[in-house]
Amino acid sequence: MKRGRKPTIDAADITRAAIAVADAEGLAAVSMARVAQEMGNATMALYRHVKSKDELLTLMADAAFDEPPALPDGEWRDKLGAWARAMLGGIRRRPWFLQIPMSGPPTGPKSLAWFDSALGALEGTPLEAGEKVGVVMGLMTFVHGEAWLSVALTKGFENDPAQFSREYGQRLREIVDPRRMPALAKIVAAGVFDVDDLFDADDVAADFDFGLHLFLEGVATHIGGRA
Amino acid sequence: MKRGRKPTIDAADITRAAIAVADAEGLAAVSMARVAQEMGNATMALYRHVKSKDELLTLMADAAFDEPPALPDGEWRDKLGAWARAMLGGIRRRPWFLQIPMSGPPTGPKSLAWFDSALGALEGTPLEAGEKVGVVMGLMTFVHGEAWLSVALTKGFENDPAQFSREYGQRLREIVDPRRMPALAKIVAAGVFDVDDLFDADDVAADFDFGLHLFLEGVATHIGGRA
DNA sequence: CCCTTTATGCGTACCTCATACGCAAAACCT
DNA sequence: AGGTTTTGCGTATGAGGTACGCATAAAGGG
Repeated sequence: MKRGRKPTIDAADITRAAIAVADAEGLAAVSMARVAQEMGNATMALYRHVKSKDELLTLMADAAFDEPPALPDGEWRDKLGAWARAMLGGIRRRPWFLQIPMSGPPTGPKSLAWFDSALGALEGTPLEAGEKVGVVMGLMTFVHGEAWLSVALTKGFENDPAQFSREYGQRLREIVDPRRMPALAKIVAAGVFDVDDLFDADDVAADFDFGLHLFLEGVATHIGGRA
Repeated sequence: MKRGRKPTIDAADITRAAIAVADAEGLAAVSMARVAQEMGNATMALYRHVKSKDELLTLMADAAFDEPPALPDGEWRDKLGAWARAMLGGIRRRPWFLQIPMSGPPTGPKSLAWFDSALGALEGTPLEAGEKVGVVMGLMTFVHGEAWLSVALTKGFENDPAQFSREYGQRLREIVDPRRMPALAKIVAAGVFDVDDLFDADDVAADFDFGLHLFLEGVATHIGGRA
């Protein structure tokens, strides 16, 4: 038998509590004291199961995602599209995920399962193994970037909605000198930014779809040139 | 004339000092006290010119980049490619840029200049104003995501190089169950991860180029369908 | 059944930071 | 010079991460 007093909590419990706090109040609210309070323990009790706050953050990142979803039948393109949207959804559900620094290549079971899922979508295409990896990495990268942008803008919007109203287009008209920035000036003049809500959720989704479309289009062309 | 004591420093000085600290010791080392010491002032003196640390961070983000580079003559594709590579280079030179949370749509002169530069590359294409914005946003997003990944991996690599050696491929062979992750298992078996240095700088650059190629290919197809 | 061994729970204390507040020095105005 | 305004900055407060050490609980040995 194991000697010594029995542990009443373990790292998984702490991770769960920390995630609960992050979900409810954001990653900034995750302090050792706050997490301990969440579980009804003393602050320093946590350090018996977790070396440091950094380690706790890594554990949180590992546990943040659900299993990858089942992909629809059909073309690789539909599958990858669904995969990308699911990943975006996952990040949006836990936006604090983006603030946790990565410390190495993926080894967690969840990350690998997602990786596998995307690679599976490319089964049946004439791409070489290395190319498949490249395509999936590129897509991950795009989704990650898009999520980051959208999360950042969401936060900004919550802090100061006025920034995203027609005020922004107006402001640009004042700042942008047509001589120094001719291309931007044309876009501003065309009224692209003259909308009531620059951060309309549907627009953000449409932007994502557009970028995703472009990327997948590129993959299709690449596959075409190979077949 | 202005009344009152003359300021001995201004926000730009503080921003410069903060950037010097971040360049030398990372963003984590940027505290108000550390920045003040860097300039030979007292900590609280900074608050006369900067409302909060958050504001300082925003100023830093604005000042982190150089002016956008002159783009090569030729096709929009070459121009956008050069632009994306320049942006990646800029982020790599100041990796801490990625850790600064965005608080709204871009209004800084530098950000706008970069935006204008990319839009200028699309001049002459039959895209509508809104589509140009979409393309540029998508590309920015991709570059940002790629930079984030590469910076994160660089840090991980510095902390523990062994993680990125052949050990990784070996580890995957053990972890990946061909029944649960068939697609990944195939890739692993194909030896894609069996390289001495998974994080070879040239490989990372090649990955970026591949993803960039795919994205631009997609834009080309989209333009083709429009003309 | 008591004593030693071992591991946990956690109170105390220290250090680093961001920042509110207030006073004194400096520069302008009359 | 005296008043006014603005800057420089010392002090103080409160939050957060974590080293340290003691008390407590559980298991094994006699």
